[in-house]
Amino acid sequence: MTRWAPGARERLQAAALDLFVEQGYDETTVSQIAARAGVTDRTFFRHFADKRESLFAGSDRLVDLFTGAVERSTAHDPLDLASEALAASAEFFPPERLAWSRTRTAVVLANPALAEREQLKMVTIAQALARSLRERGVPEPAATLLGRSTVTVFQVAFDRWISEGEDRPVLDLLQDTLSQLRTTLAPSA
Amino acid sequence: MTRWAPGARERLQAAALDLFVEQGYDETTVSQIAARAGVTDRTFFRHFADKRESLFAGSDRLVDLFTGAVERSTAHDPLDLASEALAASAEFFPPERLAWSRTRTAVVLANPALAEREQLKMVTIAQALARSLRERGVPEPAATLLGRSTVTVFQVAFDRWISEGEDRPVLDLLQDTLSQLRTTLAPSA
DNA sequence: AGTAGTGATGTCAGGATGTGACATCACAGT
DNA sequence: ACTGTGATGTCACATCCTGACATCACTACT
Repeated sequence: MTRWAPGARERLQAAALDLFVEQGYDETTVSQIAARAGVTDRTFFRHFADKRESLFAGSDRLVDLFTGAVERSTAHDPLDLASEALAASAEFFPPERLAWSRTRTAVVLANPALAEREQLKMVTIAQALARSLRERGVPEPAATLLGRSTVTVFQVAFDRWISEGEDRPVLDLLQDTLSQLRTTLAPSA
Repeated sequence: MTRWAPGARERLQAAALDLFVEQGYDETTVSQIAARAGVTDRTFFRHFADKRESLFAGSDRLVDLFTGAVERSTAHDPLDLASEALAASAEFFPPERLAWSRTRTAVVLANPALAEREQLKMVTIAQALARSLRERGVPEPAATLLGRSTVTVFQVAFDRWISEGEDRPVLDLLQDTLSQLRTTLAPSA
């Protein structure tokens, strides 16, 4: 007899996203998710701290992409460090994940509770990035400002990436958005 | 006989902050807050959508300060609009609220659930600001980038304001932080 | 083979959050 | 006096999330 079906975590994530799309986040219960994944409620909460978290697992790797790039970089200019971090993050969003990213984003935006968690994740990335920048010698408050700005660029570029009628790869959009931000804030008349 | 003690909302807010400080956010229940304010649990939820919200009521006014300044401004340069919005927000933080701001921030930072809500409020401000900027003729993606950047400046300046050993008024810190951001992102070699 | 872990899962009980439906009660306007 | 109206109370209830403990297949060591 088999012990238990492996990959419960992945099944739970898939079931959660499916159900959120089908009937909305508020309308789906943890029991439904667990049932569809073939496990009990208690097991759900062993894999995810709360109902929302099933949509956010894996974001640790995104943090590592950002911070890892900064730590490994040989650049010294803070802006170059930020630029490399952005470039590294593009790896998280290959073209074949575009459709999945779109539906996931739609679900998140449709529910304030999920949007809330998403923002916390982004702030976590900004803080981790600021920390890495400080370790590379960037002083405060520049490190914090640059960390947050980098995340801002990332978010705007991501929104552009998943928008209809846009077909440039993430990397292009990240670079273009950073450039736009610099222009917007550039000293001029 | 008196109908009911007026100001239930304010009493609830005060009771909530007090209890969060005394015993922590997770450790205080809605029942305790309601009891201290002299109302029932149900009444608490009529005033606030959830337990966290008791710490965030009033942030609507902050949004209005930001957006109102942009809408009333006679400036045309996007950066000037952002700068005026920041200046207007200072009104929300008079010197006499410094102590209160410190304890409230300490409570919020000590609990992820509260930090989450705080971030959502900030994003809401960024979006409202971007909208106002668009209405003043700022094109995308500049409007969104500037809206978010303005909030970033606000948050960093606020952190500096409540930090120990800092005694400059908010207005100075806002201007200085904006200047720092522009320098950090400025094109150079 | 036997035995003692180990790790993922199940079972059960229960507190806390948040909501819907309806009742009450003082006050205001007519 | 009659009729709202608005803030509050009462009750019932689904759902979320947690602690404590049991189970069961598999692994490693003897």
